[in-house]
Amino acid sequence: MQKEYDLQFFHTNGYCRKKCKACGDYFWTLDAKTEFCGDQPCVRYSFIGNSIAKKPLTLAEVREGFLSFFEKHGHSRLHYPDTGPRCPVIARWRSDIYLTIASIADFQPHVTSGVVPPPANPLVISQPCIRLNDLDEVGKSGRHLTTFEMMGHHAFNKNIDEIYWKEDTVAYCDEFFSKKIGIPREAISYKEQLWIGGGNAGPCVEVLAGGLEIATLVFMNMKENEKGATILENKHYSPNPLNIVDTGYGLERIAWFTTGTPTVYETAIPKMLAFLRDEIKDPSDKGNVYALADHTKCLSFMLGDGIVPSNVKAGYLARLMIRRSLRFIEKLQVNLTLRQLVEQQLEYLGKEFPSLKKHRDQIGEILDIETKRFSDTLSKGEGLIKRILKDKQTVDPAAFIMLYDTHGMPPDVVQNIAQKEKVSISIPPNFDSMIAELHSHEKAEEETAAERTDLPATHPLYYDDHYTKEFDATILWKQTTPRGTEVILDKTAFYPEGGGQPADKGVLIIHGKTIPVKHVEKAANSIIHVLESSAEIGDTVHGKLDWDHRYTLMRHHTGTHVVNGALRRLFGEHIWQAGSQLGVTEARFDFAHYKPIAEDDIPKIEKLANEFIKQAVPVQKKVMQRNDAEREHGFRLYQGGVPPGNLIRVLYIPGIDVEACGGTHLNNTKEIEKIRILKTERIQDGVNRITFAAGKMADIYQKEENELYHRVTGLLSPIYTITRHENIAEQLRETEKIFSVSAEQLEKTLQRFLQETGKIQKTTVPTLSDACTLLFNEWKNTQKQKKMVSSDVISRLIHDAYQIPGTTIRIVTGLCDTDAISIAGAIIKEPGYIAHVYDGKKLVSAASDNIDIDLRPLASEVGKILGGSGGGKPKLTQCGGPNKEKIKEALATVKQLTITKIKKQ
RNA sequence: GGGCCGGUAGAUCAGCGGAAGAUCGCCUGCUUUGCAAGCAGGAGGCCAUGGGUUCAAAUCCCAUCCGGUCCA
Repeated sequence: MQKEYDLQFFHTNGYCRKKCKACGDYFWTLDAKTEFCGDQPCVRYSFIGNSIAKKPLTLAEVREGFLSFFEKHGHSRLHYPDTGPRCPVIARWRSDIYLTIASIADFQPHVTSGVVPPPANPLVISQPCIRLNDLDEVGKSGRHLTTFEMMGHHAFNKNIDEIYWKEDTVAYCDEFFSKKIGIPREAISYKEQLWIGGGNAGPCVEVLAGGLEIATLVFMNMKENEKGATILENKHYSPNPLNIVDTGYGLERIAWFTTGTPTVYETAIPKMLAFLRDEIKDPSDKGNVYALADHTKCLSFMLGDGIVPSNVKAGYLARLMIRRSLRFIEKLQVNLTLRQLVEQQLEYLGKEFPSLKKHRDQIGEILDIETKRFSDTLSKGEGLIKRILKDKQTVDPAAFIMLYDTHGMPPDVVQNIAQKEKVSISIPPNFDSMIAELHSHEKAEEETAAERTDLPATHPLYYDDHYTKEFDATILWKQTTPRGTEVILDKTAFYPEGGGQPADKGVLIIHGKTIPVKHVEKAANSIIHVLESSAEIGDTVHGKLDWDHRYTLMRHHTGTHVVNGALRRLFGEHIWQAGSQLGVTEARFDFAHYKPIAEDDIPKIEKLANEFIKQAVPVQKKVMQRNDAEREHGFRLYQGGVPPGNLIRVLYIPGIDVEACGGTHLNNTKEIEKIRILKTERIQDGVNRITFAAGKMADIYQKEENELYHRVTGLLSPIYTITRHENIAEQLRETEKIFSVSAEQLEKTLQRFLQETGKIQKTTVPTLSDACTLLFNEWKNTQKQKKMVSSDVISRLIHDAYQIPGTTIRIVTGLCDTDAISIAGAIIKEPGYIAHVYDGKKLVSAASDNIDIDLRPLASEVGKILGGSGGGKPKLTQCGGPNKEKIKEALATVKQLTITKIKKQ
């Protein structure tokens, strides 16, 4: 390995290679006397309060200094539509990580693997990154930040020095630090290291000054490969197709080195710290102030780049940061809301990151919602803890786990609340491992079957022209499976199932015989058709799509993009596809949004979507180079997922939506005809689903809705005359809400309510929901009356009572038509009664308080007569059964049994 | 995506197979006119929805809907 670092640069400039006395690693230095590598913990920080840099620099000065320095040396800056010279902090272009953690992350995996050419070569960038690995150290250590900028100049070499490699990289570094930043050469040492990460590896040089690692120069030339000859940390590596110069210059650290402030925070977030200092009662609690200033910056980037808080994925990380921030606010007793703090932070960041500020309103609303939500969670938890304490006088480890895992109460919060209740409890020392244990039993992901690569390729005609309805082709391959005969054609217009779009239907005509196509699916570059009957290799076929089926799907698919566009226009740029499923009758679109869709938003969305349809916007379908597509349209392209390869299909509906999409689409939005929203629901925290129908399917739904409305109003017509028949969809929705049922159950429920409600006066009302509100109230009255004890019945029953000779006990037996428990209950309020009352459903037996009797044996006995059983409490039993006609016999028996029992006593 | 928890009075919750309860709030009296006052009385429940088990379900089982929360 030694030769990897044996650079001409070091020799010509008089560096010597030394071995660190502390860690044993090798490093290059101009200082002949030094014995240590210059890294922590081998040496201490020497620049704090004592910087040897030429002059203190701000973040902006260092950033622009870096970018312009490398621009002068032939590097290009990048530009994206939304975020300008950087990528978002949420890694939209890849699915293996949520947050952008390094500047090279911008180019993984497509560019680093050689599939996609670099957007520029060489290039320079200052990429805001978020790392939450050392969250607990932020504020405390003095050097950890959640949000930082990694500046990098990158060169992607197909041959070892096509652009440049190690010598130039180190020379650039030397020149940048010594000339541009003004750090004396003698103060900088270069440490030999090996870099491994994210499936790649290579030699690297750490650039150290004053005990601080100010840059890392990585020469990425290996990739993980089972068959590779190089073994590093028990993994095999082989040469990477590219030799990549991957440098990381820590913007905040470099600036810090020049300022020499006590911690990195004074340099990285100076304005926010000054602002907070004025708002805080006790500014001596520095660690928490640092952390709060850091976290609000992190949130500005997270939310400003469009992350929606949620319980999943990146949204979860955003919520984590929000809740941590809220707790710092509470600890520090800041009199401002998190919204106000982040808005302040946005002010400071706005000049250098204008895109963040554009989302100010949504960010504010998100933070208000999340603040409210967290305080709700906490106050709920507080009640829970108080109850636990009342019950057990302590919080045991199991309760700690339950409070955190199920109710989101962190252990120190639990402890604080207990403290307020004057109970001192200790957090279980193994709390974290207990939580980890709890989640260690999760299922491993199922492995997907390996794709076959030995099949002949199919040319997809549906991409040549999305409107191809018929075609001629030849069978290249076949196999027979339980599903049917599977064939692969040389070309096809049948769209295979994928990307939320179902497979096409239709027929293949072979030698005059029409064979239905049951299913179509993709396998690598081949398209497999599953046929109902057999066919032979070499047969020529004439394919015919079920065009009605396909055209409906196209309407729904293009419609989905239009709905997406409408949502974004109405709610903001954070609207992001979270899933989509097309059907023949309807389509579903899931999207990230921080609150549920309000009832009165539905007509707005529908109206705007239909507006887009009326505008007759042409739909552009283009195959583009990935870099061109990203440069032109930004990362919004990847809403439906990130397609592989350099060439991607871009579906662009100007002014409405743009996405990388492999589906089949209409040529113009007007072909959708109309969109009708059927339903909105919240499928997950932070994710909403909208279900809609397009074209004639929308008409069918409208017709069904009308029919349902008329059936429902018909049911009510004997009682309620409805005068205004407008907003039918809305009226039905409201009605569903009144009875808390879904549309399918509406009729059945209404019938039940009508039947259970007593006589109602004929009334004329404006709308269906008015009628249902009235009906519901009438129903409630009836229910109440049923419960009310009829004094007539009771006096009649008491009048017929039978007094057991020789006692003061009177037995009441009889029938009633309201709730027997209430009747019996009323009778036994007076002392000396035993009542047996049947209300058509159950036979209730009850005895007055002053009578000593256990009625339960009687209940089970008598229940048997009715074909069932019975039981209850000693002085209140119920029994019953299917043989209702035997009630007279049962009453007679129970009377006799009671008499016998009393006499025995 | 996976796990856990919950849906009962306006609010917070108890009940977890045998008459739907507490506390706060609300209303009406009285007592006091001392700051979260006292006493007496009262109103207010499709016990989320649908199905099943049972003589009997708020309670047990299944599904659906809604909410909370943890993890990756």
